[in-house]
Amino acid sequence: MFSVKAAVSKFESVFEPALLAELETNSMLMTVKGGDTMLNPGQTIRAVPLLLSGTFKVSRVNDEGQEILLYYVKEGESCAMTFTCCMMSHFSVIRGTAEEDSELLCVPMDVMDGWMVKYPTWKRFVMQTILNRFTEILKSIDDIAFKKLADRLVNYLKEKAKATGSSLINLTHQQIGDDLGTSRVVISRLLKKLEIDNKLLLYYNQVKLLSEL
Amino acid sequence: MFSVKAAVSKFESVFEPALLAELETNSMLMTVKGGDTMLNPGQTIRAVPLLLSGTFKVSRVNDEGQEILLYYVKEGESCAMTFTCCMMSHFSVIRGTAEEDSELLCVPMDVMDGWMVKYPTWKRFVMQTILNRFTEILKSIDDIAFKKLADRLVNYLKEKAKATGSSLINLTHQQIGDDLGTSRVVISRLLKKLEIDNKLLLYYNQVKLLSEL
DNA sequence: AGCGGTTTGTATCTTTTGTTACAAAATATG
DNA sequence: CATATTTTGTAACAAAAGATACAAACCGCT
Repeated sequence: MFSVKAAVSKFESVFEPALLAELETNSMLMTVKGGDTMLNPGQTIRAVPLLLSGTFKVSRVNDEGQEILLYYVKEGESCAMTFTCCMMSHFSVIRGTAEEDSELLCVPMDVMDGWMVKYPTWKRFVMQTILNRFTEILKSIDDIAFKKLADRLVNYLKEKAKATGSSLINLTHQQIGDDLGTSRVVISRLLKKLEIDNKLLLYYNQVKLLSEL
Repeated sequence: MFSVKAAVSKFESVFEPALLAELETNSMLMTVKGGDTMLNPGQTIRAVPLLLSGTFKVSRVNDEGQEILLYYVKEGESCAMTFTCCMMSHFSVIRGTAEEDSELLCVPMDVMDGWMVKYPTWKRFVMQTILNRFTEILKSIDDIAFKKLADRLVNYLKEKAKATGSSLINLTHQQIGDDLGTSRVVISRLLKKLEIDNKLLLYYNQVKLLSEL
C-alpha cells in the first residue's frame, strides 16, 4: 500500500523535481481489485492513471460486443489512449480492466494540459507512451492480419509467462479465446495439438509451458 | 502549384497567427508523384508533413514484407505516426506512399518540439491527429479480427468511392488484394460474387459500384 | 462420497480463406 | 495488326477457423 509521497517517488527518474512536487499535491491514490473494469468504451475520462503496482489489460470492444486484447499496462506505465482522449476531452475508445489488484496514481485532466507545456519530462513521457502503444498496436495488426491462430496463441502464452515470471499460466481456455478473439473450442484444439507436440502440459485452469516451446 | 504563403494560408482556421508566421519562414514546400514512396519502415524522419493536396496512403509492412493498408492522409491532415516518431527521434514504423500527385508542407523536427510548448493550436492539432488515427487503427483491428473479407471489401470500395468522389474505381484486383492483405484470386472471387448479386460491375482495371451496394 | 457447476476433450460438419494452375480477355507496344 | 504483357475468370483442392453438440473430467462444497 502506497502513500502519495512513496507513489510519486516511483517516478523520480522520469520526472523533473518541480513536476514531482506538483504530482504530489495534485494526484490521487486509487486501488482497484483484480477483474474490475475501470473504463469502458464511450465513457468520458476525467483523469489519467499512472500504474504503481499490478497490471491493466487494455482491450477493444466492437459494436457487436466482441472483445480483443490490445496490450497490457504495467508498473510505471500509463495508457496512451487515455492520454489522447483525455487531452481532447473525447470519450474512451477502449476498455481497461485490472488483471490483478492494482494501485494507480490519478492525475486530473485539467492540470495535465498545462504540464505538457510546463514540463518537458511530462511531454516526453506522454509522447513516449504514445509511441510505445502505437508500435504495439501495429504489431498486433501484423499478427491478426497475417499470422495463424496457432502462432498467435504461442506468442500470447510466452508473453503471459514473461509477464508473470512463471511458466505455469493460470487461465481457462475460454479466457484465452476471449483475449485472442476466438472461441474456446478452437483454443482447446490448438492447445491439445501443442501438448501432443510436447510444447506444453495442460491442467485444469492451467497451462505449463515446456522448454520446447 | 502552391506558394509557401498560399500553402500556409490553408491552415488559417486551425493555427494561431504567430504560428502561421513561423510556419511560413520555417517550412518547405515539396511535391511528390503519385505512386512514390516517401517513407519506409526503419527510416529516420527529419520533418513532418502537412498535406496540401493529393492523398497519402499509410500502410504497415511486416517482417515477411506483407503489407496492409492502415489509413489515408488527406488534404489538410497529417500523419500521427510521423508526429510521434519525429518527436521521439525514433525511426518510422510505417510506409507512406503518395496515392496521387501530392504537395506537402514540411516542418523540420527541431522547431516542432518548441511549437508544442509555444502554440496551443499546434499542440491541439497534434493531439487531434493522434486521436483520429488511433481511432481509425482500432476500427481496422475490429474489422480485421472479426469481419469477413467480403464485408471488408465492400467497406474498402465504398471508402474509395467516397474519397475519389466517384463510383467508378480505378484499381486492379491485385491492388485491392494488396491493400486488404489477401490474394488476387480471393478478391476476384468475391468481386464476381458481388457482380452476380448486382452490387457492382466489373471492367478491366475498374469497378463500378451500383446503388444496391 | 455425492452433487452441481465449470472446464476440457473430441467428433462432425460448414464456412471462409488460401493455393495452384491454366485459359481467356483486354490492353499495350512495337 | 501481330505479339507480348497484364488482367481477369474459374476450377479444383487444401488448410484454417468457426459452430454445434455431447461426454468426460475436474473442482468446490456439503
